[in-house]
Amino acid sequence: MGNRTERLLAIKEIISGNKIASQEELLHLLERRGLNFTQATLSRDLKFLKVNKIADAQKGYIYKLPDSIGEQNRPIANGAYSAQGFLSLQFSNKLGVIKTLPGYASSIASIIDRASPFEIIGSIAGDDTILIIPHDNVTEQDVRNALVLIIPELKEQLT
Amino acid sequence: MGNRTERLLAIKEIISGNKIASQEELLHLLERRGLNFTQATLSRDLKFLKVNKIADAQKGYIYKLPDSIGEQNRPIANGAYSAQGFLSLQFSNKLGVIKTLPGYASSIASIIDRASPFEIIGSIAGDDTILIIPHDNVTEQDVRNALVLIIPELKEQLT
DNA sequence: CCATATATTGAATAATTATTCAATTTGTAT
DNA sequence: ATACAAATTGAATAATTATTCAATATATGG
Repeated sequence: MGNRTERLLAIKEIISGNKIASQEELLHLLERRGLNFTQATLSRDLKFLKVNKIADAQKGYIYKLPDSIGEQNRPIANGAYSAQGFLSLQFSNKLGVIKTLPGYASSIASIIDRASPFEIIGSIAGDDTILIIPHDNVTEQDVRNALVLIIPELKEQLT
Repeated sequence: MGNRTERLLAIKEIISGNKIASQEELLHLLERRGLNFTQATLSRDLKFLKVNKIADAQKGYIYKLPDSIGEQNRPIANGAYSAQGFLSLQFSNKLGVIKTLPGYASSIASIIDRASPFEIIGSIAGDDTILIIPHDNVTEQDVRNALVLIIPELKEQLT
């Protein structure tokens, strides 16, 4: 292994910033970064990352990262899935630590579990603290980026 | 023409209620309704309807109607795109009439314009009234269904 | 360290989807 | 009504994406 992780991160990054209409197109962009592999692998990666294909006025169809739980559920009526109670995110020895208001940890952890970005292997929640266990070879910043999609509140936090 | 509209409505209905993984599958379901045409046409229809293909745990990828403006934007922070001010929807001679709070008509009309479901050709907004001009061969209920996706408030209105 | 199970990947190919081209129908303007 | 333009569609085919199969690499347990 070792290379797959880098590839998956690069795919996420490229897709989030560009309008990609085909796997071949994406394959070329990845080659430019020194990542060489075949379309078969890319097809599998896209499915693994749950990447969607959405209609686009200019390019017909383009790839798009899946909506985070936060985006999907925040606005809907009852607000059952909002990440309310979030306080902070810090890192210690590659592990993430989220602090929440008392009692909120497990609900936020379950949101993270549901989104299950590949950067995060899993999480353990107490009453007001969540331990985030990242995937190997994933940086602190990678984890932060993945979490921002799930917990919009993080965007405003500079820590 | 005459048949295309019926086909497009059937496609929307089937996709919204079932997990469809391929055009061939959809084609068969449409045949059962007495709608006969080819995959080429279906491919064009799906693009026309801006149907997306999203990752699904069970079936790999499935077709999905585009998110409405309402769903997309309601929950995000500032709420700039919510259909606030909506009051009622009625019909008169195939034309829809939306009543809003004073001053809200144009903002709601612009939300409808952006979503631009094919059932609606266009809309004209005054200060507190919006005129909805439906596509030919589209029923009142069709228009209502399309609008529910855009203006969730409609769901609660029995009119 | 060795043996075995699991994962990852490419090449080839199968399956699916989009497009081209021609034909036909529908709409518009005299 | 007639002529011309625009839209709709199917058949064939091109383009794209997913999967199969085999090979290789990686992890796990003794």
